[in-house]
Amino acid sequence: MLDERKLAVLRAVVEDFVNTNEPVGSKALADRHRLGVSPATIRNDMVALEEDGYITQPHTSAGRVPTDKGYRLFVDRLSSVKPLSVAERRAIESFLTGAVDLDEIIARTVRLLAQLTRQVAIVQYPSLTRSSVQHVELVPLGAMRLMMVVITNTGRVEQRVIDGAGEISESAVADLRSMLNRAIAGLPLGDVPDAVDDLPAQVDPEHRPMAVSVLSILLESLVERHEEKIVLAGTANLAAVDFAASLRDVLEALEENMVLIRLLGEAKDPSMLTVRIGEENFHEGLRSTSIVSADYGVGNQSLAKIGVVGPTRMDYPGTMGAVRAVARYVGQILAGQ
Amino acid sequence: MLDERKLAVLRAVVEDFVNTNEPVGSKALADRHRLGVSPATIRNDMVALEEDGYITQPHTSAGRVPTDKGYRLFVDRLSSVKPLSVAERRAIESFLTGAVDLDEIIARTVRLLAQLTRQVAIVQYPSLTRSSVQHVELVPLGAMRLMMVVITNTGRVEQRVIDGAGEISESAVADLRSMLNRAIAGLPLGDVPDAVDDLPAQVDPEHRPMAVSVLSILLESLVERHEEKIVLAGTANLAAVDFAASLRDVLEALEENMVLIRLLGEAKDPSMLTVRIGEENFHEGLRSTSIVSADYGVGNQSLAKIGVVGPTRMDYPGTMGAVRAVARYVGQILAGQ
DNA sequence: ATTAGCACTGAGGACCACGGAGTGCCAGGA
DNA sequence: TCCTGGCACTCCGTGGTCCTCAGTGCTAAT
Repeated sequence: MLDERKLAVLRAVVEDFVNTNEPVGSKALADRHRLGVSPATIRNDMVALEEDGYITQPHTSAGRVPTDKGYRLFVDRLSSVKPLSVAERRAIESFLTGAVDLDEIIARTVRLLAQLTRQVAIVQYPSLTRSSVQHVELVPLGAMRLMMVVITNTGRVEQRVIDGAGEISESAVADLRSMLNRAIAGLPLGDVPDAVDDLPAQVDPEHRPMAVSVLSILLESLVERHEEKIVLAGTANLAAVDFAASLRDVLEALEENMVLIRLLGEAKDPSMLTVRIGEENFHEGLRSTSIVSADYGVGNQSLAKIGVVGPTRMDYPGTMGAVRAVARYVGQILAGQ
Repeated sequence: MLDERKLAVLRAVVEDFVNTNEPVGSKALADRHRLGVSPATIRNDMVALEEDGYITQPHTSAGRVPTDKGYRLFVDRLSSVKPLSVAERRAIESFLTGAVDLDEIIARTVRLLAQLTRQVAIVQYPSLTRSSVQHVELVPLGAMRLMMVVITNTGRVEQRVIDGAGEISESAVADLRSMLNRAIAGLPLGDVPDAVDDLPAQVDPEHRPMAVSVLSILLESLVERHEEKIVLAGTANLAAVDFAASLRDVLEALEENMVLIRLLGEAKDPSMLTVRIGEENFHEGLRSTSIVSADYGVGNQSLAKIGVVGPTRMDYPGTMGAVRAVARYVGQILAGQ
């Protein structure tokens, strides 16, 4: 059905269209790619490809344009991830080294990825749910207030103010602090609820109300509300593209963090590159965009995702190469921290 | 030179142009505003206004459009800040209450402001330089590592990892922690350097290296590097406008935090609304935008700025009203925290 | 199975005519 | 002196027509 040459034609159509942003005709293909056949033959192949839904014509007397299905085949079988150039690798290193804390690592990463791909980059903060507790700190802020700071092994810090937890003595706080740390330091966040379950019982009854408030806030901030933070960069790169949907819709979708989180989260194959093309994206405003995403993490534990959003008409091999490379570097940097 | 009626004409031109986004002619003005004179008279006034540079014609047979100078006069003398409607005030309250920590307050504020003005909103985090130390926490992370967490009275938390500070004993850390807090808790950040100057001398010589590293990182993160954080929302609203400069340039400018910080920082009159119109903005990409900004803070101490970026053709009274109202509310919320 | 030749199609650009909004100016009137 | 009605003029935007041209599908020959 789809012999070798038809696939070659499809590949050529995708590549040319990505380069020129104009429907590509049979003659142009015959000229620029060494397919060894005449335009007429290519035309016949194109008819077959069109019947199978891989390419389409904007209008009768125009060249062909890949469909989402065509891009999908291209990504799956006709292309391979393009490794970065030496210059690009060097740029990554010089860009990422010297970051001083997690915020800065993430901020630099997202800008870097946007610059490399000339598209919109998305970086997710290391997930709380998959990391473990490094240390819990309790700080009295006044007579009735307490600040809780939780530090995770991925460098992330969550802080919350606890209000009206009864009156607070320095020593009671210190007791609770050391008890808490003994109970949960080193544990994955998922195991925290079980581990603190019987803690109030061990506390001096006088201070039990405080302990209870602290624990409930702790659980709430770590487990129930596992809000995942996301950072964007490179939205200016969208202005250069013209979308089927309006640019406004795309920008709106990008501002809805929950949408992005879901999108990144849907990557099927963990620790691999995922590409979602056009209509494959459930979100209305992103129907004319593609999303290339990857996991990053330390070792083989995945912490979060990074990704790139661009027009379906994008340089998939190059973008995939950049995303993969940046994901690896971030993993390394985080491991070294 | 500019009598009462000419000013009224200018006001009408600005208002109509803002509404319709089309050059406004003498007849339309005579119809829609009760100026009490004929189109011919209005035309004569327009000629005068044009000679003085307040309005201009895109081409000979078109209506008039305000110039930057025209908007400036409008803002300074012809309009007053429009207070918010009851519904809007209620929206603000329900939007901002229930925020659980500083990050969330800021995030909600910026979205709120973007929604109210239908433009791009900018909110700056409370400045570190103007707040004071609430508490310093030191947490050993391992044999050779230490995490420092500084909590300010504005709810902001800075954390840094200190690496290779010599070997660390629990008790030495505790000593240093309490010494540090005694020395600087409650101090404005600006006074911290002086206050810690002689601290190393008081430390047991064995642990002096650790103390020195901690202090240098402390100073670096609080004073020297007073990087100010900024959050944006509502960029999708830009897509609806058509700029003289390309949309891309505007988006690029908005991504450069340093530019925004400088822009907000340049407000002349502290604790008042500032409006910068078109060419008044030094940045290339923002020549066709206007920026309305205000200070917010607790009491009469200004902590940081919020603002809105939109086309020069914007509803100044409404935008100014929204910015001022939101600034006040954020101040209140922060004070209550 | 491939190719050359050919008639056909539809988009986009150039050209033109025209209607209309808006102007500037002038002369007459309060 | 200031305002107003009238009028000629300018120029943009629109819609129609024509033409070009890239690219197609089909057919007959290799």
